Amino acid sequence: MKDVAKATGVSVMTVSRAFKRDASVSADTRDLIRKTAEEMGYVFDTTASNLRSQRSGFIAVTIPSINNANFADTVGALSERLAEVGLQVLLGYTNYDIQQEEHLVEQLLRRRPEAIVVTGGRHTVRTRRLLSNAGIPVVETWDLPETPIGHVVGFSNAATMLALVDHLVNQGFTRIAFIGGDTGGDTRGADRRRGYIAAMQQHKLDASRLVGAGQPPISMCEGAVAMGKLLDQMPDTEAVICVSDLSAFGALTECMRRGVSVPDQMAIAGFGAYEIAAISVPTITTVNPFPRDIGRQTAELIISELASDSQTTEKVIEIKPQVTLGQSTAKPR
Amino acid sequence: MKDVAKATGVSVMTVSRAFKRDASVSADTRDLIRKTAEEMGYVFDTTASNLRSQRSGFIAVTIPSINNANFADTVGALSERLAEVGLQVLLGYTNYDIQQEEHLVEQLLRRRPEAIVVTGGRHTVRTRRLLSNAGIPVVETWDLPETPIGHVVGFSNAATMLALVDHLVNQGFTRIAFIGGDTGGDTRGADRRRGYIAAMQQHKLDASRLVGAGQPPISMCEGAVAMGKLLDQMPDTEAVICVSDLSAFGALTECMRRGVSVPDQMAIAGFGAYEIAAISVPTITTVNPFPRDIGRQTAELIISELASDSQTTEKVIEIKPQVTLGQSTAKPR
DNA sequence: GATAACGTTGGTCACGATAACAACACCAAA
DNA sequence: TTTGGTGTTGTTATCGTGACCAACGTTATC
Repeated sequence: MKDVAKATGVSVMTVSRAFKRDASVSADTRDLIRKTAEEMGYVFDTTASNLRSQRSGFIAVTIPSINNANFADTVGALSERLAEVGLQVLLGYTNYDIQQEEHLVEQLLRRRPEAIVVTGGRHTVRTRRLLSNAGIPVVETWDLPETPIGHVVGFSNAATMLALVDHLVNQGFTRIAFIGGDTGGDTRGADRRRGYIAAMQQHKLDASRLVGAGQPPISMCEGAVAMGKLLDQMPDTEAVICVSDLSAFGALTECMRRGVSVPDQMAIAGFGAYEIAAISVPTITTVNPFPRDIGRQTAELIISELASDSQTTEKVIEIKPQVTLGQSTAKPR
Repeated sequence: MKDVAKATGVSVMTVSRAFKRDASVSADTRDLIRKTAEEMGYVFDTTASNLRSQRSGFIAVTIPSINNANFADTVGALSERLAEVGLQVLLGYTNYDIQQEEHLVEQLLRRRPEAIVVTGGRHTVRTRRLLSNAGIPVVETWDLPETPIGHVVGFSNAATMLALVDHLVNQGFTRIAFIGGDTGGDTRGADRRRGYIAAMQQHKLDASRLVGAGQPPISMCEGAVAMGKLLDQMPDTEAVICVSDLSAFGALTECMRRGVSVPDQMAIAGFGAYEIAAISVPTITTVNPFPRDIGRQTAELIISELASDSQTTEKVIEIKPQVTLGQSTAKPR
């Protein structure tokens, strides 16, 4: 900046102002400075700017895995909206592990983000303390925690399962199984499994048809393996809810390989409204948690929080997921 | 840090050292300082550290879209390896647009990354200049550019198509179509389309069965629509190569809906070795570009470049993609 | 013509950490 | 006792920018 100032014949301060949006510099001076800087190959240094202004322009975000279309959608929508106001997402992955999350949160906070978004509502004690003490807006997403740390933009994973069970029961199914949610790592998957059990009990149905799918991320292959177990061990099962659409599709392919007709011999439902659910043959009944909405609303929340200088009260924005019917749970003839 | 120093009764410098790995502080002092800092809720500020030490710990990475399992795999492997040496990935999305890439690269360089990884080998003139002038290692991935800016970890998209066409011709197919790669945005898709044309000409076959799939990202739905067009307009086509596995699967579902048997009436091949290719019924012939290898090798390259103080020569690491045979291109009876 | 107000520009210092160097205590070997 | 080495700690100056205040020339107002 000093070199640019010298080359342009102005002070360093004026160069600084030329790179800020609403600073008071004459248009001529600004253009000249910018042109000179470009020619000299000067690139503005936000590191120093951040230190001096105590504003990093970062919004920290943690997701379990980058390789998940749902979380990717949320982060995508979040990034797009935040970019419009000059904020940049600083992304980290927890691998579905709250210990790794703790370490990640600490790393992210060192970068002095202006707000932090975490996926899920279960954290270590230290993570909660770190987030509370950070002095920045905290948003928990993809969940409705019992005792939120700060703001919440999420939905009840358990409640979505009630909606699915209701649908299956309405279609005439009673022997309904659940695949996934068996490990502690995927807390949202475990919530869905609990939701399935509660919903079945509410309908006075047997909720013991549980098939594990192993460690998250649960992909198509795990779904296929789990469906194999289900068909082997509980062949009279009429319908199955899978922890996600990917496992549901895997389960569907296993049925196809074994000549089990879907939905006539086995109805299948998933979760997440992935593209595969809408295009597979048959289409798969699923639940849309509107991941992009979660991202967009989180962005709006953060933007308004950063704009208001006063400490506002914590908000809980509940997303209402929607069941999308597919051919995979049509009424058997 | 000053407060922690006061509370512990040491100098600020000693506190600083207590937070560095290999700094010389007595174990007792370090433990005391860390414990005190934790109790006081102090979180290390990397912003200031970066400014003074002129090391940000950031590796900038641009990918076309976050919502793509292949790029996600590359970034995942890259992040994991870099995290081991204390480097953090700063990720940005170009939306398959080299203008947006230019803007993104400028934004990222302002954060003073220690190296920058870009996906693809085609950039605006200004992007090339920015990258060249940045004075940090530059790695282009997922491509083999004719005139690289710096290092390269990639493969020839065109060559993979030759391998696929060879395979299809060996299976006895001659009327082979190509879906996708019709827009300028997806430069890798366009490269594959060119590769298809060259390979067909090499076999002295008609390379005019081209079906567009629109703007990237090309997903399953676009594949299905394109297959519909292909079946309508060129019903004598025997086989089709799709720009990606997602579009290939979409094309497969369209065949299923229309009662077109795969592979007997229509053989289908994709690209990317997505999980769907391995699990769908039938399984889909595809090409594995080893995305995690790209990420891992890029990480190793960066780590070694940052370790060597001298300016080393630019390296080109060529990944050799591998054709994975599926049932979707089995020899027709 | 005097005064105030405005837009623009410059000078100074601090943001929170670290590089570089200095200095100290301690111990082993000469 | 002296010397030199080792390990640990402290002091000073600074990284590149922006907040703050001061000052300039110009114009509006009375």
